[in-house]
Amino acid sequence: MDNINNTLINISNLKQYSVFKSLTNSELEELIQENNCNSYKKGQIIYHEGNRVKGFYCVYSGIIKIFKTGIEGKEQIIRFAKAGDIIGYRSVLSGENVCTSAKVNEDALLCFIKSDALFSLLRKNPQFAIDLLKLVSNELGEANVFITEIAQKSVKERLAETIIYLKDSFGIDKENYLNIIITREELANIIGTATESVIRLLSDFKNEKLIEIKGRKIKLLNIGALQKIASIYDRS
Amino acid sequence: MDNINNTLINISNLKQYSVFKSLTNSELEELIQENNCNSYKKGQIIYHEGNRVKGFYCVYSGIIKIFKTGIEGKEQIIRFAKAGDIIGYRSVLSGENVCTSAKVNEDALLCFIKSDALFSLLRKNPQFAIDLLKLVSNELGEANVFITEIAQKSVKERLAETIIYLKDSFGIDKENYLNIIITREELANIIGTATESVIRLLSDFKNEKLIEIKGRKIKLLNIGALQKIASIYDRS
DNA sequence: CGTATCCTTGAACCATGTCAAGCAATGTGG
DNA sequence: CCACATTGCTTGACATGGTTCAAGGATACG
Repeated sequence: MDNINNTLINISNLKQYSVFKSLTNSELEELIQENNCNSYKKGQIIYHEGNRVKGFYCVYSGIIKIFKTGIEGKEQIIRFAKAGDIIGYRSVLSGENVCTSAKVNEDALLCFIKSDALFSLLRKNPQFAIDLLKLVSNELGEANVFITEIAQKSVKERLAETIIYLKDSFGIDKENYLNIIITREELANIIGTATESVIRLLSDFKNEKLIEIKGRKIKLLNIGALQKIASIYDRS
Repeated sequence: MDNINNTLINISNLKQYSVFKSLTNSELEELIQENNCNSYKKGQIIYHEGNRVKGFYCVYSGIIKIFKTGIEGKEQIIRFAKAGDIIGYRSVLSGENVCTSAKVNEDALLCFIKSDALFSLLRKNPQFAIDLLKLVSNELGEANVFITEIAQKSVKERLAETIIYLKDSFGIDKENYLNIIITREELANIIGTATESVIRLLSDFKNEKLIEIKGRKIKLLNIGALQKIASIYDRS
């Protein structure tokens, strides 16, 4: 147990998440040292596209936005990471400079994992290597779905889909509000459209009684209809 | 050495490619058995989206198109695989049904690799697991670039980029013709646009003396200008 | 050598982007 | 805690890139 900014952190909690589940406590402690865990405030940059990195991070709590910087600095959000997710590991594995940036979206506790520690564990524990392969493969599968949808669906369909994705990733509270605060511009940067288009479509959804909006909080009124608009097909 | 349809196949040739480079000859032979290698004709389906699979393939020769079936059956091409590439491995690793289809674009020799053989080798040879992690991570990085470009660039920019991508993947002959035959519709299905748009833009490029077209063969006249249109940024 | 597939072009339409301008909310520093 | 600055939100008007439909011609392949 360690105490960072009045927040308790217990590294073995991370074992509940899949990629670390085959590790013994001592392997996990070898990988993640408590003094490598730090708190980060909203808006902070964790790493920046193009940087060379010496390791990656595991999210203990909070939400991190992962994005690429595209044409004329426009950000393209690739995904949001939450507790149990690892970020920046792709570049460590591929040996390239980091190809995305990571920014804190909601105050977070992150644990740093050195490349050396990762590779030494991969050599010692083949099941961990297989679990990690599975994680990367899943992410690649999702990226392929994303490519297809951004290429073929309309902005309206993608917005509905994104709302469903946010619900599935972060859940909703008792009042059906999404458990993530996100600006209109960020929604646009997931979908690949203009902020104004998102605003217009959100207010269409509001008029159609699919959602309700209170500032930056989105309340889901008709999830079935949103799914239908998104025309999410079975990914089994 | 084996002889399939008058074509010599030598499995140890595959060792020149990165993902198999750390394997001994006996490990490679354990993974890929000669009698599991077969020839496939243009148009044949290797595997179909949604199928459950018992292994994956290594491309010995030829070109394979990997695509997802999206809205109303429209295909979204994810990538083309060529000699030395492996296909279908993502689903084997993630344990899901296969999330893409694979179709022969140019007559091919493929070697089948059973899931069991893969996992047993992963457990025995950690360096191979690391090499495979690197391969998947690279592909994920490319997918992220693809997402950003399809979301942010115009159809014209993406067409120029795709032509450059095809050049980099398959090369050009002495006359500067691309070493891959591809229909207008397939180009559209990479880019995520309509066939008619590709046709119009190709003839723009022709008028601007950037390319020349002879049926389905594309001759590159001004690679620099194409790269500039694609506004490919440095991915170092 | 005929049939299926692919290519091309024109015309009309519309979904989405862009620009501009004002308002609202949020955050910061004195 | 207020005032100011910054950032985010909204709406309207307009421009346009790209899609769709239709119809005819060209090409490839068994």
